[in-house]
Amino acid sequence: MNASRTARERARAELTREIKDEARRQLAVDGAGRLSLRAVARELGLVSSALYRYFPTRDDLLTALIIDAYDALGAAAEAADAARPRDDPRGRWRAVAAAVRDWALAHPHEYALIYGSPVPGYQAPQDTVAPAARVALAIVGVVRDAWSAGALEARPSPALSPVLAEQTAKLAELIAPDLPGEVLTRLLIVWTQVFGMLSFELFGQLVGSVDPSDEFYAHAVERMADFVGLPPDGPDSTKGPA
Amino acid sequence: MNASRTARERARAELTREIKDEARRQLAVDGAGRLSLRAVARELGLVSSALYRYFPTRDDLLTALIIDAYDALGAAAEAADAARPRDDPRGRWRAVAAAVRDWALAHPHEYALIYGSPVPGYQAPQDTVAPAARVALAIVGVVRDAWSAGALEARPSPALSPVLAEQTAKLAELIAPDLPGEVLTRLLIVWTQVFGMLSFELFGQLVGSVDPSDEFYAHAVERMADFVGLPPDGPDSTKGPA
DNA sequence: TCCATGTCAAGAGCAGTGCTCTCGTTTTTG
DNA sequence: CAAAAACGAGAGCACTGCTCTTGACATGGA
Repeated sequence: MNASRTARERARAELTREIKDEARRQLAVDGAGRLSLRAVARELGLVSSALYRYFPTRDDLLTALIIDAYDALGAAAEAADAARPRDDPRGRWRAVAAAVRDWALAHPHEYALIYGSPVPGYQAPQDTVAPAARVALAIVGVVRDAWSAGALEARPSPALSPVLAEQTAKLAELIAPDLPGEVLTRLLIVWTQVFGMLSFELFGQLVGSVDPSDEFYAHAVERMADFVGLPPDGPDSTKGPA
Repeated sequence: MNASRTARERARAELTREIKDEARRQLAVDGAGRLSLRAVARELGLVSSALYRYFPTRDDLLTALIIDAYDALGAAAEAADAARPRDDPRGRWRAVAAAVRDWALAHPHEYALIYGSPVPGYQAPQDTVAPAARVALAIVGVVRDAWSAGALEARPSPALSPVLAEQTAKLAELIAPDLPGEVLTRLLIVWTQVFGMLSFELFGQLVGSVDPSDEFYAHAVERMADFVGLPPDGPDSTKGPA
């Protein structure tokens, strides 16, 4: 059914894709704030007003790019995860963390688009939440499998406050019914940690301290694995960095 | 010597301040991307070109706002720290962390200005690094004092890689000659963690999980204190949240 | 086959932006 | 007191997102 669309529909789909591609190209050069509909149209040999048939507003184009970015990052994380044996939690976690950073470094402006300050006057529509959750779910999946396999080491920590316990319980219901709130809380900490480091690195906050930050990131990733209780490498598993 | 300046100099200083104030006001409403020189001028009863005598470019105005924001945040952190007894490391850490979050929540757009994605086409000049370091130094100070007092609990962790060891050694030279690289690395992790959480909260990434995130933040702050080895509360010290 | 319908790109135009340059006026300085 | 420097006003340039209208074209039903 994809091939048998009317000529107009095919043309429309193709132009939509071309617009996004060109916009992404400009995004990579100038950043989101400088994305100009007119420039995109110019580059495509169109007149600016023509673009409005495809994206009714600049924000709609941005939204499309945001969704694509979330999807690309999520796909990268999932692929890295899937490439590792299911019963190697730390290896999977390491792979996902590395994939996320690699993607971020390769697409800094797209990263900034989704994890940086919200674009001025732009309100993220509901359509973005599902793709946004993909990366997070990949991370959760690793810990979830470890938990199910009984491979997650216990980490002593004080009880959660009632509010936090309820929040995490509600969250667990949605994404990981088997995980206890304590583990989920640690997971949230680790999750924010990863993107905290990446944002600092990409936004230049680390310049003058640990820059380049490959090793710092790798080190922190291991400490985070410890923190959530992922078992250390087995003696036979391929170790991480030298 | 401040009072005896020429009338022109006083007028200039005052107008410069007024421009920044008005810009900050607009920032709080619309965000950095929408900051308009013309609008600021309009509000001040000036013609737009007149502003260029005070800030040669829009980016220069932004830079001034950025420096002010860093300074305000740094001052808030320092004040919170100073209000606690020097020999209560965890209390100080808790106070600093809370002050940072309070400031961020009270000035979300200014926070986004300094910790969000860099403004399009904007390159942070060198003048910003000193004010930017203030918050970080406040955090470091807490741990440093604890270390000097022998109050920092040891945390077992694998040796740092050579590169990371060298990076942290160099960093220690600058800001905390007494701290070992292992501690400084943990500090860096904690530092990025704090702002990772705040960015996620402010940029709407936490919506649907732990939002509002007061309790999550407070909980994480304690876990981070544990992580760097800050001693737990004494029996007599005023405990944190209920 | 023909024709009404809906879709399309183009073009002009509006209000807004950052920024530059010039021109009188005012203040400071030598 | 005169030369010099600093100032605000105004016009203007190139750009932006966006709207509205116009004429050409493909599509599907009679």
